[in-house]
Amino acid sequence: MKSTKKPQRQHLLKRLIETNSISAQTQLVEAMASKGIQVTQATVARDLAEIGAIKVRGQNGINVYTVDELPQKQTTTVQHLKRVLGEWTIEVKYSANLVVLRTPPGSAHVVASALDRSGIQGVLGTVAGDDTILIVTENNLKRVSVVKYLKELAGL
Amino acid sequence: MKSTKKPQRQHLLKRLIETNSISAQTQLVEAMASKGIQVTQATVARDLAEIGAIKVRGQNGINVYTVDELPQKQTTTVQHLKRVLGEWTIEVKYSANLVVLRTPPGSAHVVASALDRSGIQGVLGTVAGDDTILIVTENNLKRVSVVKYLKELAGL
DNA sequence: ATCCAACTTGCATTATTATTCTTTATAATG
DNA sequence: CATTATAAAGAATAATAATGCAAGTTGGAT
Repeated sequence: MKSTKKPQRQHLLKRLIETNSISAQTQLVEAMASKGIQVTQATVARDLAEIGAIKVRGQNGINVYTVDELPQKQTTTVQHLKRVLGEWTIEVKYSANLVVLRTPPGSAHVVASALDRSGIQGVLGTVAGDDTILIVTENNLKRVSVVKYLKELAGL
Repeated sequence: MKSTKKPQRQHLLKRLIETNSISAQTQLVEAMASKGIQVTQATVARDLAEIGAIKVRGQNGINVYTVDELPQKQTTTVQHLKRVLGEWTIEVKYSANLVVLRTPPGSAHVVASALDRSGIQGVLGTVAGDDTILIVTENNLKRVSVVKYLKELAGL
């Protein structure tokens, strides 16, 4: 069954989870059936993945689906990077296109991981020792902005 | 058994999901074991719930845990409300402490649901008909701000 | 000290979600 | 058309997560 139906179905799905508090895929199967669209849980699972829906924790302990097309991953990694840098950055120095970031002993890998995961523009890669991280930037110009960005996030 | 360990365990849990890409609770059980903290999947599940961790969809299709204490619910409902109002509000009128919002036939309940879920300050409650929503505000003063807010969101 | 109530946690089980495998339908191509 | 390729979706199943229950623990209050 090639579909003219799929887009409409996913649209309804979105509407359903936006306007109701849905906490299981079987609920969606039923809700959609009542709207005249009959599908199986398997299809709902795939649709939810495609529209990027996730389950969030409700205050009352029940979890509900939401669509939230926020650049979530992005936002959160930056938040995280800020926390990490703020907590563990001792100093930021540089030379040419290299940036050297110092941390407390043993913490370099944690910070480097956060840096890698945040994908900073202009950064080619990082190498972490025990208390030092070497950050390789594309060129001197990029290095300037990278250093500025790092210091800002670190609160230096 | 041991209760002095719980806070530390949850802290480690947080760190683990922040610095790695974890996609299943069993992974966490193993990771924690390698850090010297031995727990079962059941405990991890409960801890994740307590710290509010959720699973988000990675671009590559794999889902990873994240802690993100975003005012997510808040943000999204306002976003959603804006979308809904923008799409279905025909006009906003009022009288004393009552606001009357008109929508296309059959859409009133959708809009009312969005309104209810966004919990607007000063609104006591709503009643939805087929194409009309009656919004009861606390008093005339509140009504003024509610009307302004609604029109703004609706783009009127 | 003894008891009680509120917590924690593991185990076992259930509930929920993701995926594999297969079938069918639609489109594309010669 | 016939044929092949591709996308979709269901059924069954595997994988993952949540939970009921019972067994400790702890920190008071009596």
